Amino acid sequence: MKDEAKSRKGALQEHLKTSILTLRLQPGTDLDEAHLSDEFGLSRTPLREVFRQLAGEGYLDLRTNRSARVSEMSYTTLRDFFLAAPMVYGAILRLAAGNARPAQIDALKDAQQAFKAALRTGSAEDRALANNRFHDVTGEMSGNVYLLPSFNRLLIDHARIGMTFYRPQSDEMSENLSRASEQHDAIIAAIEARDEAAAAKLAEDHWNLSRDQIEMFVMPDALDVPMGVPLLSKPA
Amino acid sequence: MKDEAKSRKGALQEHLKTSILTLRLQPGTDLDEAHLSDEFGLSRTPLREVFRQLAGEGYLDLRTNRSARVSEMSYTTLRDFFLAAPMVYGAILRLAAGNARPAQIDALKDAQQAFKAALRTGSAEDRALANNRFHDVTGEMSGNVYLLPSFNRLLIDHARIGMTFYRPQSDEMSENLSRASEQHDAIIAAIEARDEAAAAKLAEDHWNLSRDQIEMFVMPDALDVPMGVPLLSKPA
DNA sequence: CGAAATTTTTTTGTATACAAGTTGTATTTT
DNA sequence: AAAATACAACTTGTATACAAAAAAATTTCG
Repeated sequence: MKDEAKSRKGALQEHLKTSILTLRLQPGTDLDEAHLSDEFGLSRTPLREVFRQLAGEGYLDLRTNRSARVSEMSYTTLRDFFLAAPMVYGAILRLAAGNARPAQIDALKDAQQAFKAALRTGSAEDRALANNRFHDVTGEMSGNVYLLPSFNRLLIDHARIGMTFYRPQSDEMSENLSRASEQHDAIIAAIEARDEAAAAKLAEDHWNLSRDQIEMFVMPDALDVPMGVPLLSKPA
Repeated sequence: MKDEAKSRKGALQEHLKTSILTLRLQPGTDLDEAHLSDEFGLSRTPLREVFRQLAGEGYLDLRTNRSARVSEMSYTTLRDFFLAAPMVYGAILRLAAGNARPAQIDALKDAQQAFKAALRTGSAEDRALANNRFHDVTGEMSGNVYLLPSFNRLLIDHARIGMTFYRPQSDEMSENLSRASEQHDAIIAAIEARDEAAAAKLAEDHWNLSRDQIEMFVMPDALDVPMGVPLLSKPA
């Protein structure tokens, strides 16, 4: 196998992942094998293997004899998300603080640098991807094969939910993003100090900020996304 | 596509899953594509798709240009398992109690019938598979796409850990299995009553029983499995 | 016209052939 | 005899051709 081929496969995977995370490919979109294999210079066999892999990670849904589809987001999904996220995020960050290796801490700092850069000069997509990368590294740090599948699944929809709800530009939103960035710094510090309790506490804070941000823009009339309205009240 | 072909693919998947759960295929075993495609009357293309899927679910590990391998169990794995299981099991059972549909409750009762039958007349493998099926149904009941990936991953290794530690025959073990069966009945009752708190409490009890059972047989000298010894003390 | 049925077209699933990579063995070299 | 290298056998990865299913378009008949 030529090196090119491997990178083509990797390029396809990367393209699909980022497109899905940023909603360039919206939930429910059908994927065309012929078109994609053409575009990425791959035959359908390896392409379909990438589909299977991404389906396993929660990016895609596969139905027999029908096209692969970007995984859906529904009302139920959002409710389940709010239920699972605080628990899993807390556990992951606690473990990350206990197990992080120096190289991983460096990777986390790099990710945070990229996130800050995205805050200054990037698009909403850039911010979502950089934030996703930051949390992805914390997952790697935790190293717990049993929690990671759910954590990674949560990260996918956290990015997508963020893309839908962080869109409106306002002062309060900018302020929240600054606070998120500060919390990232605090998380790095807690991990570097191997302070599990602090990391768990910061996970809670970080989640609350994220949740508030989402709630802030959950105003039924303003919604044009097919996701329904969560039960959380708290008017803006 | 002929119906046969679909069932062949399903048969392969089922064969691999049960073989891995029961340790007939031990952790680290290399899988031979040529041999398996011969045995199940499938070409390598659909066979490799099954591999990808099972890898996504945590049954297999794939390495490029090397054979697929049954996913490993290590010392680290066991430690991570003990960390993640109580949390996820509790959450799943709580959600199951809140969301279970009548048809699912019937399925759960069926699974419990099969488990009881396996206790009376079945092999260790039968018991492990029936128990696995029972908990799998509770996962379906929870219906939470974010928790299920981790829960299913835990179930795989719970079955495998059970197969290694529940092997020795003793009165105390038989008693524990009876208690497990009683707890299953209680779990069914809690779910039928939609009593989330009771379900969560039962999850804790059930997990403690399972943990005790495992600890009971964790006596370093007796171990011939390449899994190391967990930090949990409590001599038998 | 309009709904149902049939044909045509398109898309998905599988088999097979071939290319590229890996592993084991034998031969050469020191 | 040990190490290194070259070669052969085998295994994995990809492309392509073909079969089966679904979707679309056309025809048929009420």
